[in-house]
Amino acid sequence: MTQSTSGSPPATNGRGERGKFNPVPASVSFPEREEAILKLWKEKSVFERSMQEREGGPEYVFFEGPPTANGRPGIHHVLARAFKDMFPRYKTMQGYHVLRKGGWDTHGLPVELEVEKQLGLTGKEQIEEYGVARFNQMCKESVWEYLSDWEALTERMAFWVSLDDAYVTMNNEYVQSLWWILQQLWNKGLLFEGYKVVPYCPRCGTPLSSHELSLGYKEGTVDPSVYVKFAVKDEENTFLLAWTTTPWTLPGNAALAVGKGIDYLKVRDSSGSLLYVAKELAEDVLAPGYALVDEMKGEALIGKEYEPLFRFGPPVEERFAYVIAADFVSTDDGTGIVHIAPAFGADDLAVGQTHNLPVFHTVDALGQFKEEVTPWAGLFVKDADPHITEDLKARGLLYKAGTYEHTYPFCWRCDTPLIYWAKETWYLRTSEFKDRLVALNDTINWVPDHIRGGRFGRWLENNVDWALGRDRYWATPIPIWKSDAPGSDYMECIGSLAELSEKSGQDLKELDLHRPFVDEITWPAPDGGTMRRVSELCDVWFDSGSMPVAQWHYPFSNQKEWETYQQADYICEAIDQTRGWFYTLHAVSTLLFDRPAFKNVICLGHILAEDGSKMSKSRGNVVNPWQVFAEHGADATRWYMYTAGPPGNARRFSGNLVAEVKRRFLNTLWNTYSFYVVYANLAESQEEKGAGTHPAGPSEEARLLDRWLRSELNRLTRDVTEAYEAYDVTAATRPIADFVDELSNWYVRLNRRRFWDGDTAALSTLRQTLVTLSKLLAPAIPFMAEEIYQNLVASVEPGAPDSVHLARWPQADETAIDDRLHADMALAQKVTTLGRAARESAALKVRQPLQQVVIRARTESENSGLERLRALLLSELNVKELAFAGEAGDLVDVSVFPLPKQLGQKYGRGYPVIRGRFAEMDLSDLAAKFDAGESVTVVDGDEEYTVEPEDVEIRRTPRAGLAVAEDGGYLVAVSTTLTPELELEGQARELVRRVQQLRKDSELEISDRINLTVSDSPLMTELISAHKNYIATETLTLDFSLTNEFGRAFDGKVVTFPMGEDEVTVGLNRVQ
RNA sequence: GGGCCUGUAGCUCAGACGGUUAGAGCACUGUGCUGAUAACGCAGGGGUCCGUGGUUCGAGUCCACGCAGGCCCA
Repeated sequence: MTQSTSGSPPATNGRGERGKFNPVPASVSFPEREEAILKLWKEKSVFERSMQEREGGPEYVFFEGPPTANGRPGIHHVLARAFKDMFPRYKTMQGYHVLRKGGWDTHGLPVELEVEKQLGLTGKEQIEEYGVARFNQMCKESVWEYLSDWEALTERMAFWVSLDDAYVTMNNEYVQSLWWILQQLWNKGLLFEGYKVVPYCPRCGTPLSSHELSLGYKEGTVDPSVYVKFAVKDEENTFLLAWTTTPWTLPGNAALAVGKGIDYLKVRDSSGSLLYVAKELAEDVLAPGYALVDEMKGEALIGKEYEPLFRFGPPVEERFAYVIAADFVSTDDGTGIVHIAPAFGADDLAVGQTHNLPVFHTVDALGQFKEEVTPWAGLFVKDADPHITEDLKARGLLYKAGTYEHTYPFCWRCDTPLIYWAKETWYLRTSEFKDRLVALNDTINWVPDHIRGGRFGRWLENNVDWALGRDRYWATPIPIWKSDAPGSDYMECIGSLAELSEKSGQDLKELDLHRPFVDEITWPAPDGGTMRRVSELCDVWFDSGSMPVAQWHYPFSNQKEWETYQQADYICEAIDQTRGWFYTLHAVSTLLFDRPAFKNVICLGHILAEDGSKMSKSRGNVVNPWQVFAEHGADATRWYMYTAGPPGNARRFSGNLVAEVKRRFLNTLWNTYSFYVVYANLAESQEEKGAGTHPAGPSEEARLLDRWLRSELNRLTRDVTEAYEAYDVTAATRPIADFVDELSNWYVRLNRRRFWDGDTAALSTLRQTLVTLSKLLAPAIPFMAEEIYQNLVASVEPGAPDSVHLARWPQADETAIDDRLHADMALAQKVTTLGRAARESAALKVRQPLQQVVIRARTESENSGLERLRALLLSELNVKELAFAGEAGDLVDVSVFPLPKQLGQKYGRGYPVIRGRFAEMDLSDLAAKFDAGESVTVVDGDEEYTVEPEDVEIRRTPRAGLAVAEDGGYLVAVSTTLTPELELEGQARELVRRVQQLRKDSELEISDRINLTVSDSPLMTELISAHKNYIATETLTLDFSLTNEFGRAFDGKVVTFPMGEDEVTVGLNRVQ
């Protein structure tokens, strides 16, 4: 790194200014600057080069979780994209090659719904009528509805991703890769047909999506409520009592479920029957007059067999009609004994699968009982309810019947009550891989950590087979062809277009791999039938979960790319993707390749409105990202996202919150940068004029400050780098804000004089700091980082990379990190704070010099640390002498504080005893003993506690003539006695401040020289004769005069103010 | 109903290992400093660390049970 202000080549910025660096206005519109940077990046193809220039370097693999472009991008997308963008930038700066391939999710129900709305269609029948080919064509176009919004937003916020090169899930290449994957899974025997319980409209003949389901709930729906007696085998006249609101599901009964830990009663009712029922519900359910016979836990009921209510259809092999345990059994309603019909409830089916219960599928696709249900065959199930109840009653199996009011779903289209109904569909047998899914997950670095074993881990442990099939139109067709010969179950799974061409004997290179075209392809089956594709499409989550393979059209092309990019180092999405993309990526990768698809993942919390409520269109509290960018800029928005809280937490968002980080952080950084440029340019022009006033070199004090800043900068570099390596975004950003605050309000403030003097060491230290900061900030706030880098590096260093984003990440110099200096300076800041507070308590302005400050630190070593910062403390506190409490003799009171940590650990319950005993002792004697290195023993009954000097803290409190402030064991006192000399010096400072203000108000340039005229009085005469030099230097005064005639000669550059008893007037003239 | 997360000042958030008086920023009030900074310093008001039990000499921190909010699932 070169020196900034001297010895380096002349300015090459070509911007025509006299100064070396492009002048930087103190106030700035960040959005405007950002637009300019965007232009620069485009002109210099910086994004493309950030990939090209790293080719051949180690690979860092990023996967883009594809958004869908048929909705407008919102602020939550900005959140995700900000976090996605950060690590590729960081790794690029570290020399990695990071390919940033974009992606678009283009299939699925939301697209279809949008098109249905456009076309005014409601439901599948109308879509079929309209024509699937035309419908899907519309879908294909609708997918890009908001593409330009997405592109613009992506660019504006500086999310660097190649959209030209993006994978698109609906493209033939992509679909073909999916087919290949499905065939792999088929060959492993992992695709199978099974039941899935879905909300189903029997009139429309179609399952409803969860979205459609939510449209049709009705409160106050009245359904039957029947309590049914299931006769227990081998226990005479004994029944299990179960409750249902859907009597039509009773012919499908396969088991009864109880809760293991729930208490049950066996009672004898008035008719003499014995009944099992949950204890908690017995009173609600049973008619009065029953007698308790026995009491037991649910566990005791497990395995009991009962007589099935009905026997329809052919006999089955599986065991059924017995009591099982299920977690979902509750005592909120019913009887605590739950009727299980695997064909008609999702829970029922799941629990049925774990117990291998048969599925009695008694209802057809029209919602009517099948033929084998002889008494009610062909009857719509809801209409059959009363008949079934009647039948049970006749057979003495009905305990009681009534009605029940609850919220129940209806078809949003035709208002038919929905039934939950098992439908045959294609499954992926993921549950067989449960152990691998869990084991591989354990190797993934999750941020936040708890997701691994928590939400995601639990989800994997409870893995059920993935229901892959969908009965829709716009998605990847499942490539399974089935023979239509009666009774045939001959099937083939097709893995490529070539294979399909071969089977069908047609050249299908141009075939659109969607419905209806794929469905038109048939060929003769070996068993005499015709091979026809099964009707279903693939869950769109399978699309995105397959992107590691399909984005490369593997295995049909890009073998090499696939090998390089098959596993991601990093992905990032919001928390809702645990069951979405995170899962599907993991599942596909585990089943196909037995390895995780990603190594590191940041799982983001959601965005909430400013008041913590949900952000939603209906509440009208949605924040438009464009507006925030226009007002505050993308950097400010990004910085807020990174620093607002841990990434996994939900975060509140509003323009106001962004405005605050802009003001606090970005403005401070900008002003420091602007300050540097002003003074660097000033020093440069002074030098050119030969008017340089460079002092001999920085003082020792100044050197210490420079060393301190370098130490802090290297510490920051180390910490930030470590944080990035750990994917800890808050730790990679928040410390930078703290550092910038220290830089601006400590280093720069303390060194203002040096900058004014053109001190090369100070300018160089500040420049190096800003340059390093620009690099440390580049992944987070790419615009401002670039701005600073362009001006301070690119424009003046001929060989430097063209952009901060092409530059190398800074290396921390461990040898420059000085922990002792770090601690000493922190202590000096603490002492300064306390000193000011002490002044405040005695109403002594900082401008008034004081004679002495007395400091009590905790240790000797702290004292010596402060000692070497003596000059700094003297000037910060504006005092003449520095003393430490030990030296201050009888100015102090002494107290001894027993330290709880040490003594508590040593003596436990003895600590409060010691504390109490000390309070009763003479503290100055005690302190003297400890000071002499002796230990003190406290006796309490049989116990003896020895207290060593290191177990206590000795506090000395100054008194008399001192103003004091104390905090955390530190105490600072200032003398409050003013001598005439001190007072006069204070007045000199007051005069200087007034003159400076007058200079400012008179709009003088910083370097203008003046002649100063002061009202004539004994005080002023004395003041000027005593402090002439000081006043002249501070205010750039060449000549002083005294008068009481302030006519118009000063052109308004006059001010009058009180000073002590006097009134003082000053006027100034600029020297031409 | 289940799982996971969150709960600290009016707001946004820090608070390794349990340990001295629970902190910062914003906002408010007062005041000081200032020729980079609509900035900064100091002081003040403002706290049931969500609640209740427990462990411990000592709990914001550990444990249990609740409550409230968020998300996912049913």
